[in-house]
Amino acid sequence: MPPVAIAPIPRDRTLVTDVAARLAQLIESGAFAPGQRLPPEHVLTEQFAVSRSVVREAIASMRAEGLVNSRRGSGVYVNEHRQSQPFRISLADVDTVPSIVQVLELRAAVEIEAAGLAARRRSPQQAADVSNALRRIDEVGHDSVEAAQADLHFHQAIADATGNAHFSEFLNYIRGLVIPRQRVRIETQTSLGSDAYLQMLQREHCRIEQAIAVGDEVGARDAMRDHLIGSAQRYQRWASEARAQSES
Amino acid sequence: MPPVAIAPIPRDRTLVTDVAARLAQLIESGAFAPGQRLPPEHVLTEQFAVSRSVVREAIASMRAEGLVNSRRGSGVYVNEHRQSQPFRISLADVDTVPSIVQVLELRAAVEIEAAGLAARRRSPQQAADVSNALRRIDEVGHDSVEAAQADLHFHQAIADATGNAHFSEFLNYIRGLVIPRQRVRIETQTSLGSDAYLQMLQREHCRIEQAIAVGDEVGARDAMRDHLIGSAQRYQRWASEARAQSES
DNA sequence: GGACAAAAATTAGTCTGACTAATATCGAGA
DNA sequence: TCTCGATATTAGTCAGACTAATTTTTGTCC
Repeated sequence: MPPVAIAPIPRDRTLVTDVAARLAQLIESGAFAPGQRLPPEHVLTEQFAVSRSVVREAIASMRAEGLVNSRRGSGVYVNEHRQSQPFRISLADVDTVPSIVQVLELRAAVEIEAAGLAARRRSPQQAADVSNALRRIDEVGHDSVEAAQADLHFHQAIADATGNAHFSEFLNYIRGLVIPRQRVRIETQTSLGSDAYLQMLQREHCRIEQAIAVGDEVGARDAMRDHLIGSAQRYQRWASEARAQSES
Repeated sequence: MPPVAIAPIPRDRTLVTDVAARLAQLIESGAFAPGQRLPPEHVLTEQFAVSRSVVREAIASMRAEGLVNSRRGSGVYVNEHRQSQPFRISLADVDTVPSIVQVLELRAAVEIEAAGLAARRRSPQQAADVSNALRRIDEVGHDSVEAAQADLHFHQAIADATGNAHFSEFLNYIRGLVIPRQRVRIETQTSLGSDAYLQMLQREHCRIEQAIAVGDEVGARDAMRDHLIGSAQRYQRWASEARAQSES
C-alpha cells in the first residue's frame, strides 16, 4: 500500500480546452492568418474527432479571449490584431510592504516624467485644472476619504496635462493596485499626523503646481520626485510602526 | 428611397454573449462571491430561459476569461482573485508617428528612472552586466539585426539592475509594441547614417554605463534622458524624411 | 453514537440530431 | 455585364440522452 495517496492533480484538461489550445496554437503559428476564416464547425468536428458542442465551446473560449470572432451564416474569423500580451502586475504580488514599494517606484517613474511633460506642454486650461485640483485638496481638509479623492484628482490632472493619454491610463492602472492600501495609510496618517502632515503634503503639492504653472520642466520633475519619494518613505515608516505596534 | 443603406451595425450580440455578460455582472457586483459556486447549469438554463448549450458556451467564455473554473461533478466556481483589468495599449493605436512617439514617451519615463535606480542600487555583478552589454554592441558592429538585439540587451541589463522586476516587465511589454518598427528604423539609419550614427549612439550608451558604474544617480538619469529623447527625435526626423521621399 | 462503506443523487462533460437565421454562392434572365 | 432570386453553406439555438466525477445520503457494523 502506498504511504500516501498520490497528489490528486486536478487535471482540468477537457476536450474543450484541448481543442481550444490546438486551434490557438494553429493561429499563433500562422497556419490560420489574421482575417482568414477558420474551417467550418463540421470540418473541425471531424478533424478533431469531437462533437460539435466541443468545437463550439472551444470557439466560444477563443472568442472570449479575443482570438477570433464569429459571423453567423459566414464563419469564424481570426482577429486581425491579436493583442499582444498585456502588462499586468499580479495582485498576489502586491501583498508585502517591499512589493508595494516596488510598484510605487514604477508609478513614481511615470509620474515624475509626467510632471515634466505637463510643465512643458500644458495648455492654459490644463494648468488651471491642476491649480483647481490643488485648491480642492485644501478645501476638503481633514475628511480622509474626500482628501484621498482630491489628491487623486490632483495627480490625475497632471497626467492629463501631459497630453499623452498613455500616462493617464497607466497611472489609472497602477492606482487600482495600490489605492486600497494607500487610503488606509492616509486615514491612519491623518488621524495621527494631523495638521502638520497635511500641511507638509500640501507644500509639496504646491511646489509641483507652481513649477507646472510657470513651465519649469526640471523643477516639476524634482518636486514630483521629492513628493513621491517622501510618500513612499512615509508609507514604509508607517508600515513598520504598524507592525511594531501589532507585535507589542 | 433612402440615400444610403442604414449602417449594417454587425450586432454580434447573441444569447451566449448576453448570458455571459449578465453572469459576469452578477459576479462583479458581488452577488456571487469569489470561491462561491454558481447555480448548476439546469438552474441557469431555466432562469435565463435559454438552452443548456447557451449556458455552457457562456460559462466556457467566462472560464477563458479567468472569471470562473469548472469542476466536473461538482460545479462552477467563481475564481478567488479576479485580476484587475490589465494595462494594455491597443496595437491599433500604435500606427501613426505621433502615436508611436507617445508610447516612446511612456517608455522613456520608465527607462530614465530605471537608469537612476540602477546607478543607486546595482550590485557589482549587475554593473558588470551593463558594461558587458555595452561592449557587445561595439562588437556586433554594423549587423543591423544583431545590433538591435545588443541594444535591447543593454537596456534590459539596466532594467534588471534596478532590482525591481516590474521595470523589466514593463519595458518588455512596451518593446513588444514598438520594436518591429524600431528595427526598421535602425536598419535604415545604419545603412544611411552609418558610422557616425553608430558612434553617436555608442557615446550616449557609454555615458549611461559610466554613470551607473560610478553610482551617479542623477547623471544616469540625465544620460538616459538625452539618449531616449535623441532617439525619439531621430525617429521623428527619419519618419518625416521617409514620408517626403515616398511622396516625391 | 460514530466511523466506515455502499448507494443514490447531483453536476459538469460529451454526443447526437434537429431546426432557425444570417450569409455566401450560383444561375437565370434582362 | 449586371441584377435578382433560388440554393447552399454556416453559425446560433434547442432538445434529449448518456458518461464521468463529485457530493450527499443511507445503511451497516463496531
